[in-house]
Amino acid sequence: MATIAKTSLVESKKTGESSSGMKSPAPFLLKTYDLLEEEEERGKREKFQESGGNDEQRTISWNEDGTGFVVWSPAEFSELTLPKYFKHNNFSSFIRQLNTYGFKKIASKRWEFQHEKFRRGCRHLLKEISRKRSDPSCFPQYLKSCHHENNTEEISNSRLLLVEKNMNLRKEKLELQMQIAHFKNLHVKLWECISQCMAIQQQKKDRKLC
Amino acid sequence: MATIAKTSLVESKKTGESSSGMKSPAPFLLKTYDLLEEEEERGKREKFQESGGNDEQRTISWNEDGTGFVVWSPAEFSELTLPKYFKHNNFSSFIRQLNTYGFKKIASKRWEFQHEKFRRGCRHLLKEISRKRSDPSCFPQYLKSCHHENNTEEISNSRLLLVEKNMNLRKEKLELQMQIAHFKNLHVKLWECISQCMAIQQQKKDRKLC
DNA sequence: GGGAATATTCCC
DNA sequence: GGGAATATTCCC
Repeated sequence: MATIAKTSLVESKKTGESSSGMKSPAPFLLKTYDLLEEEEERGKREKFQESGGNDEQRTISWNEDGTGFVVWSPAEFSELTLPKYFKHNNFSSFIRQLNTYGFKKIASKRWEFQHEKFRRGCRHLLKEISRKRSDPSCFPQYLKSCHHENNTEEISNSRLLLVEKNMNLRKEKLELQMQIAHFKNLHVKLWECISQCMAIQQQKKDRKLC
Repeated sequence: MATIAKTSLVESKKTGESSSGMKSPAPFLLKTYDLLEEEEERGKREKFQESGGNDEQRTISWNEDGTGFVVWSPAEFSELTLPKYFKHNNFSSFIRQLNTYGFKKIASKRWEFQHEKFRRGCRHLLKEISRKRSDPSCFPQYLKSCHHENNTEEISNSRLLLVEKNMNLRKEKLELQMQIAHFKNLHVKLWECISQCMAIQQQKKDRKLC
């Protein structure tokens, strides 16, 4: 059984600036991000030292364009890398966390994962990533059983259900509105771009006419 | 920082006989029980070997009548014993678990804990101990505000209101989604436009060069 | 002590 | 993939 060692990284959890209003990213995300940077760094060092060795024995790395990452060797990754950053050495637990935070597996034949807000060079984006709430229309298990106990409770339960769905819809609405704002912004820029193009062409025409 | 090593004990989790109808005790209880037995055993061995040493350097042991246990040295216990059985070396996390399972601290001046069903020689009793449920009469925090209604009419009225709001939100969401689809469409066209502009300008340049 | 967020495990 | 139980951490 592998040795599980805590590194000083575990402490980095508390570095989120609590004085300012900044929320800090989830420990899992920070660790995974740092892990990628550090493993890549380590890879380079080793390649440099034993130049001539096969440099394709990477364990984990960002993908080409830095929009995701690939675990090249789950076995090695689990045995050696995971316990340096987490309290376990199970690949499946790592995957479970990725799913919890909304990462997607984007290749069928290799362990490549992606999340919109998780990309090379964008450590600051991590705080935008949040855990998926387990379906809010569901109640704690111990409430499920008391659905037919008596009328009042049943009503109040279904009412709670409504309230929750309501909240969820509000949230979704907000997100959509934000998306739209983003689009509008982009639009303005695209129009600027187009009008510039037009202006240039117009200038050229004018010049010809002179 | 201490080294956290998994022992084979971690595996004992799965030994609960699943074929018969027996439920197995929570891992925390089994580990704590085994830990007590094994540390006591270890203490005896060491006392035997270096006879003459002070035998009072126990770290943890059952109390006199075996109805509870005492952590004699929290520091040593945390640093050396905990990581052999758990994925951490924090005394406070251990205490948190004890509280979760309903143990009581029964002495003011030492770390002595007790639970009715946790006693020396009664490993079989462990399965009677269960986690304290966080008060089931409490709802998720975001639901707490809507707890105070009395008569049925009032309830059904507010319920209708909710249903209505809900419907409205759904509608709004749909509209937003349509807007977004529209934007995406426009985007594609704007890009086409831009690339055409670019192409034209390129053509003109090419012509000049000829 | 215990509520609540996050992590890890187990299981479908 | 994800629900749910348990473990660990953080905070009051």
